[in-house]
Amino acid sequence: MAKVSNVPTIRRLPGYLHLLKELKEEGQETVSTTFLASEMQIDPIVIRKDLTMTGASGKPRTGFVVADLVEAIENFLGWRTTTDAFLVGAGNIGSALLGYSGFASYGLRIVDAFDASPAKVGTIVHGHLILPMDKLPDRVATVKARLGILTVPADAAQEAADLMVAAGILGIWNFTPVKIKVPSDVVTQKEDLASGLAELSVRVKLREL
Amino acid sequence: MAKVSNVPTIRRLPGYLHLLKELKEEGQETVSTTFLASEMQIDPIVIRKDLTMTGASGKPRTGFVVADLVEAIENFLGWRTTTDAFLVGAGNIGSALLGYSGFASYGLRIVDAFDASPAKVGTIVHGHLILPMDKLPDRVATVKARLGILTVPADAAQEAADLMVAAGILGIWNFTPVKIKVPSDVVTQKEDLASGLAELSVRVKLREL
DNA sequence: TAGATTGTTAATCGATTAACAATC
DNA sequence: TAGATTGTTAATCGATTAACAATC
Repeated sequence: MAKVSNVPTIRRLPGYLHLLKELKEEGQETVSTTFLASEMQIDPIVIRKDLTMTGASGKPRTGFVVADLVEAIENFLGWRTTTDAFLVGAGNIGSALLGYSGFASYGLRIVDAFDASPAKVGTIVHGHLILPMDKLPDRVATVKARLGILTVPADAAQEAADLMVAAGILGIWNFTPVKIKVPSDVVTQKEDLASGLAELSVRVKLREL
Repeated sequence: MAKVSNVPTIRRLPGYLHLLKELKEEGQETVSTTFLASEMQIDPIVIRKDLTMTGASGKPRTGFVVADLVEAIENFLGWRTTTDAFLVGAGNIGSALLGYSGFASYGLRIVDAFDASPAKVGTIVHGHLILPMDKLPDRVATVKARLGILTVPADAAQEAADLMVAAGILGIWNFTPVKIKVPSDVVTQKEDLASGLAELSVRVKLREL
């Protein structure tokens, strides 16, 4: 025990959450790690260890109460309270994220969207009015957004990140291929399509031999 | 040595590649792991180990030839030859991927796009004509696509994956929150936004304490 | 009670980090 | 030559897996 954090565990939690919500919807009241494991094709022992970290506890023989488990995981992730975010870069990926309705169930709300291109400023993308970059500092102060979503082209990444940091953002979700430089108290999370594709490429290649 | 694979290493390679291509464009001929490390904010020893896996070799004092290193990494990832893929689900994320021009440098070419919705079939998204699902088997046979990109809603994920598998796809890049079930010889790679956000959420929360 | 399941403690495995010899 | 850098071998660290006692 004692460990409060463990990256692989944290990354697996949303998968459990997704399945648990489905089960809940189907009216299932309790669930065992054995069952979850077979559904998710993971070792049950991994799930038990992972769930320990969320503070949830089950009963021998019957397992876990589905609703409790959902609550424990969401609490652990901080997804039961809404976190406001703003998005910078309304290109392909940025627009897709603006239109993604699933964020609500992760407690994430995109309150403002910005773009450097005058052609995009003033347009409405999935219900979000695109604002010019120079409005960013003002808006962050008013809105108190905690997270920034970075979806600009690679060559604009560092500059946009600097702007976010100056505005007082706590964490940056970075969708660019650039490793951005930020002060040590700002958290950055790189969402790397290229890494995923690299892994897939090599695994397919190995399978072919 | 003997190790030919190591997931964390594979996932770091595209980051090096991105930086190396920038350096190459700036006309830099050689580079040391010390320099790469300071740019990427990683320990140099990690980079040296990682590069060993690609088969690249450098010279003491001068380092690695940038162009050679780019080639070695691309070869290792299989990104020097074009891999054809088809995409299923032309919603928000699917459309964004269809419009993403960066795939070319990863050797990935999306040759066909499909959608179940009659409203979308026949429309053109970023230059791609959207085809109906029932055309999928024919097209795969003709086109010999090796990878499938899965960007349908969660409740359509398994069915679409089954269709891909039946068509003879080797690997599935899964952008849905569902853990899809496939035969053991088909590789699946889950690209999980929720996992990334979970990690970011917890890290920001910890930083606040 | 018998047996399925939880949850903890120990053993294994793999990746990272450290140390250092080899080389230009 | 001196010194920066490569690349290998060994030590550490952390996560996964195994074993098992506790419990309903």
